[in-house]
Amino acid sequence: MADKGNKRRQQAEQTRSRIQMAALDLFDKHGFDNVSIDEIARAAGCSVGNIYHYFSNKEAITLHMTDFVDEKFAALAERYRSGAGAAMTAREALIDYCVEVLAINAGEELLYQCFIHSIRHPEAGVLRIDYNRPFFAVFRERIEAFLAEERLTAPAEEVLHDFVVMIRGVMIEWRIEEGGFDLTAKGRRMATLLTDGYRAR
Amino acid sequence: MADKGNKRRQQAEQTRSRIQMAALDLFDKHGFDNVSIDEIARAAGCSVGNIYHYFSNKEAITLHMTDFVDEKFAALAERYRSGAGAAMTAREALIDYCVEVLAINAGEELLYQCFIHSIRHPEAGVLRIDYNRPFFAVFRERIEAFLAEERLTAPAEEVLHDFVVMIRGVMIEWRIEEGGFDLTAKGRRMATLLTDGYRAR
Amino acid sequence: MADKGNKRRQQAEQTRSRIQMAALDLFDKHGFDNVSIDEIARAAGCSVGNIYHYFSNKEAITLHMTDFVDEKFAALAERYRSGAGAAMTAREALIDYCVEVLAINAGEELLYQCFIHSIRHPEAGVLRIDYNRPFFAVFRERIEAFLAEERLTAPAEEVLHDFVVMIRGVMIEWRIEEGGFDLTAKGRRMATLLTDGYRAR
Amino acid sequence: MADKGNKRRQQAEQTRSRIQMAALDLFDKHGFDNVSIDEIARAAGCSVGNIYHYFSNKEAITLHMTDFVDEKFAALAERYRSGAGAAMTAREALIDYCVEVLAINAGEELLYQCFIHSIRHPEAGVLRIDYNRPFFAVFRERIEAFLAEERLTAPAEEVLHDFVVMIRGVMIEWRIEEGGFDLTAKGRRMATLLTDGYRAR
DNA sequence: GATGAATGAGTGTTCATTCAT
DNA sequence: GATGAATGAACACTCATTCAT
Repeated sequence: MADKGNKRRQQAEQTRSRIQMAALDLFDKHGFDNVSIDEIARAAGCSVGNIYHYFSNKEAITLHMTDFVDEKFAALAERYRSGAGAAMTAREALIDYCVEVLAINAGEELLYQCFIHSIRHPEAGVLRIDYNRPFFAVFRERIEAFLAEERLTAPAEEVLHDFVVMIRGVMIEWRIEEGGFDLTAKGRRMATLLTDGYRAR
Repeated sequence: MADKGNKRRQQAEQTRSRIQMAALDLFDKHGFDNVSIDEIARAAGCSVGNIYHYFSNKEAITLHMTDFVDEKFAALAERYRSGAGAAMTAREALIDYCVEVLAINAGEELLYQCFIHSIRHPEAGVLRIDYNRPFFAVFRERIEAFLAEERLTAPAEEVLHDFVVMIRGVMIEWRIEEGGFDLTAKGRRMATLLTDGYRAR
Repeated sequence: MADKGNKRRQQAEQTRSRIQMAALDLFDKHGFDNVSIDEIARAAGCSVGNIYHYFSNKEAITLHMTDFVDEKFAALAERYRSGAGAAMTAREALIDYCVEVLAINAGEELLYQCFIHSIRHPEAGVLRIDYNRPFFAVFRERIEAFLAEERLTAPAEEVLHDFVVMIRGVMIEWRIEEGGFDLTAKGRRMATLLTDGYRAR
Repeated sequence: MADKGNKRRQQAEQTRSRIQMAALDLFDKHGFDNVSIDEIARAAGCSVGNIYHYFSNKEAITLHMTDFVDEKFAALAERYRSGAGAAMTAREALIDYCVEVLAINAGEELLYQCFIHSIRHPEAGVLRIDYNRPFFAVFRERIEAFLAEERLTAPAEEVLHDFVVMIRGVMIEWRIEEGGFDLTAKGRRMATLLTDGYRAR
């Protein structure tokens, strides 16, 4: 009995997830306003009505984007925390992290959709800087290590902010130029420029 | 007679402009997809049909955005070309230009709307880097002067690209944080970091 | 359970059919271009949106006209195939078939609407000669029997084409003269003339 | 003064005619309901308002179609009346006339548009059989000559009706098959069949 | 849990017609 | 005679949402 209940709950969770994935994917491709519930239902392989069983309305499908983004970066964070990049200097590790982050964004279309959606709806806070979130937590650690290594006294928060701005700039420009340059190479270049800039101070 | 004809043409030009202004204003406030032609007509004080007398479709109302953006920056370009910043070093002038550009964007809501709209429709090319456009033309001159002053051999196109990325990053982040930091101060800081970065190479 | 599902599906089929009937009826009365979806919805007793649940667009409502026409003639074909006209000569049976076909067209307003619509949209192929379709299949059999009976060597396809042309001429003229002559009498006369014409060769 | 007035009247007549031609041409290509006054104005090279100077409404542009059709056939009638076909038998001349009529229809797209338009609006009488109209007048003469030559007693009106039906059938079928057969060859064949049919009586 | 038929207000767009110039 | 800006009702079509099954 408990088994059956579990199975059911699992299946339900799967359906819910399938809907969300399909929706975000379509939102990415065509924009939130240009995707109908019908299309989502077709893409998710379920009925229109069933979507409303899981989500109170269309908007609600995008509501857990913050979690989604955090999950995506949780794995990366784990890798870094468990010692990846220990052989590099802290500066190299910081640059490396920027590159990895951009690579993930380039590889995951859904992440970009979250990005665009969140620019339009900043109040949702999906992109809000928050050191409890894996992306920003690891970022800060890398930066603090870099500052320590180089004996710089700049406040970590401000440097983090600089790097976040830079990364967002690279992402946006990559979209504007419709993938017309090497995203990770650009990321490496910009990150290097910034670290060099701090040294010069 | 010619006067009368002119008057008519002038009035038509005014109507066209009134429609465009009303539309861009509404797009800015609520987003392209959330503004109906009916609303634009009401805001512009004309009939729905008349909008289609001037523009072939809704999208077309935003079509001259490139010109609009260029016009906004043409004045700035003029100022720089006619010797503004002659007293500064080229480096200072470059940083100054970044700051001014951001200040204009912060002051003109419509420019930001163009920015967001163009991110969704990169194919329209509103944000495309093009040295014939005043914004990019002056930017390049500033950068070339900076590189000459510092005797740097980096290609101007690539450095320009770096600065463009940076500026876009600042703009986006400013929106994400809903104006939560000093845009021009951040611009000055980032531009300074970059110029320092090149020196370090 | 299965019953309930069936009931639902049946009701849906009924709605679909109701829409189609209402639409074809209105098209017949006022012409395709002069009937709005709103009117169809009102006539079918459903909402505008529901029409689009069943048909992808207005044109699509007429899309199954070919099937409709074929169904109308299937009964006639059946009758002929199961031995009607066995007592007549093949020539008489051929003439008889022409007369029957015209009689059906005269009696069914919808068939005429299909005819007119198909003249404007020949690409839909509703009127295309195709020996798999009951109307043309039986027609060809009648003609082959006639040619055999009279020991004529003319190719059946060409003779069929002659008769089709004649029948279409009669139908069109009947409309032009707004029913001002006896359709079946004319059909009999023209068919007789043609058969006599072949004999004379 | 009178000269000027004449010139003006002539130019006006030309404009009127240009509008009518452009309109009928477009009606032919796209159907009456799918052509806008704007398009007609553009095609005729005048303003929308000017069309309403000459015609009270869109429908009115098609109003003089009967005259147009008659003019088209007046030249043919003239040729026949002034002795063309004198060297042939009356039978051959009749067949020849059918062929010529079809050739004109095949060559003049506008005539076909009149045909289609008139099928939808038979009440306008554009296609009405009327012995005062050149097309029917000559047709009747040819038929009477044929009947006399062959010493047939069939009433000329009825035979004319048969031929009219046949010709309309050929025209319609030619459209249905989108020009997929040789129009004049078919006309010759059908006309021959009919004349043979009368002989057989 | 799941279905999909049904709703109806809303959308972008068209177009015959008018009229001041 | 001629223009073309302006109108506004009408159109085909969309879609988030509901609910009986």
